[in-house]
Amino acid sequence: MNPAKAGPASEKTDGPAPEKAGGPARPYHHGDLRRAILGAALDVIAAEGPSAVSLRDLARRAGVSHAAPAHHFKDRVGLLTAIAAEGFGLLATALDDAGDLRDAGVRYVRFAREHPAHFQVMFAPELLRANDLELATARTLAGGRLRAAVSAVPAEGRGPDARLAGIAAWSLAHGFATLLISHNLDGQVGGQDPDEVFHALTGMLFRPEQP
Amino acid sequence: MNPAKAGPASEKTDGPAPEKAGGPARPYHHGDLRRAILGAALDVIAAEGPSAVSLRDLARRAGVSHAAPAHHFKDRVGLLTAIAAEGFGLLATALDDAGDLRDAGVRYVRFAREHPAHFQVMFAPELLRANDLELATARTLAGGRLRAAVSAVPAEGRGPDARLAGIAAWSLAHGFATLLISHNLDGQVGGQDPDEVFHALTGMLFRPEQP
DNA sequence: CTCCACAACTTGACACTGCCAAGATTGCAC
DNA sequence: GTGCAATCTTGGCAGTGTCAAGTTGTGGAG
Repeated sequence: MNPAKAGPASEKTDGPAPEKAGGPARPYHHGDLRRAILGAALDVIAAEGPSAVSLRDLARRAGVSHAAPAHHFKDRVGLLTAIAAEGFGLLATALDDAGDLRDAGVRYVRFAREHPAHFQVMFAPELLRANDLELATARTLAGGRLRAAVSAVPAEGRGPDARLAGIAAWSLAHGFATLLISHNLDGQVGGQDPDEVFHALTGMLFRPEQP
Repeated sequence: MNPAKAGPASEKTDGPAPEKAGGPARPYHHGDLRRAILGAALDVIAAEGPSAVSLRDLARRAGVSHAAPAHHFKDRVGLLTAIAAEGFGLLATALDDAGDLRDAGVRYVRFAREHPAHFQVMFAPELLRANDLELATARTLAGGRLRAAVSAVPAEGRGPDARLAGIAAWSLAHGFATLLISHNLDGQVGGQDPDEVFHALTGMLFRPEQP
């Protein structure tokens, strides 16, 4: 993305990492290159956003040749799609044993905070292969967990329209999470625990009566 | 961004657009290249996201040489920063004569829907020059409008903590807007008017008593 | 009216990128 | 062991951002 990132003379050229002198020669087979590439990509995305990921850079970090990642992910979109699918899977398990809707919301926000790279990619459809099967199933799974949490709220608490209540809850959690990880609330939240702040926020939704 | 976008043989090479045969020769000075580049960039972002903007592609669309945009925006980050600054300016004027907080929220969402490209870039800090002056002032202006709308709500309606109420309102509007323009609510909202849906959503926040 | 400084734009180059095709190496089933 | 498929490497092409140096047009001072 940024050709002159490291100044006029870049540190490394292409090719598999030269290996520090004397070190054991890197084996031909990496062992778990797929995981290594994913991990490196998540680091980059968390630090500089999805547009900063470069397959060649990830290959360098993993110490393999520039075309090796393609064998596991096909192309850049394939890599990001795999990350999104993994993210929806992680989100689904995070919501797995949520108590009530409030708890699910807190978990949603915590997920975004603990997996900001996944979160960013999951909701950036223009970066993903829309018709990917793994992605679709993982997304459906997570969506089901969310819907279950909403429908568990008694009708007198959330109003007559369950669909509207779901949109409201999702919007609040998603908006808070998004603003949080994009550092747009740094001034407002300060040093407070984001979980507690969001917990307080949820107290303003679905209030049938005053104390 | 995508080298093989148009298949093996790309339609145009570099250089200023060849000009259809017989047409008047393009003048050396474009006239309003800055605006032309901005417009083309907004089109691309709305259609394919910020990571799809290419300075060279924008230059081709405007019919100028590949380095012409740099004279107006310095670099890619400069272009996106200009878009974000313009966006915050537009948002500020959109919120200018908002009635109450509810109205401000509806305007916020409408802004996102009418200027999706601006909106995406405004809240993607890793794409922007953080210390840009124009951006900072425009953002401050828009932020002030938002804060004013929140503080106009009477205390018995929003609870004791105005700061929390502001975060809640912003999160709800921002989350709804974000999910909307990323087409994550296409299934839920259906053909309904998003303005009305969001208006209904706001009815679930800050309810001191039941009817 | 002339001339000149400056702004707008062009040309050329370099390092980087994704992706494709073809070859090399390795582990594993049989 | 042998063959095969998965994994990884090498090489190359077209596209990209950005820098440096040149060219063209414009507006204002004299």
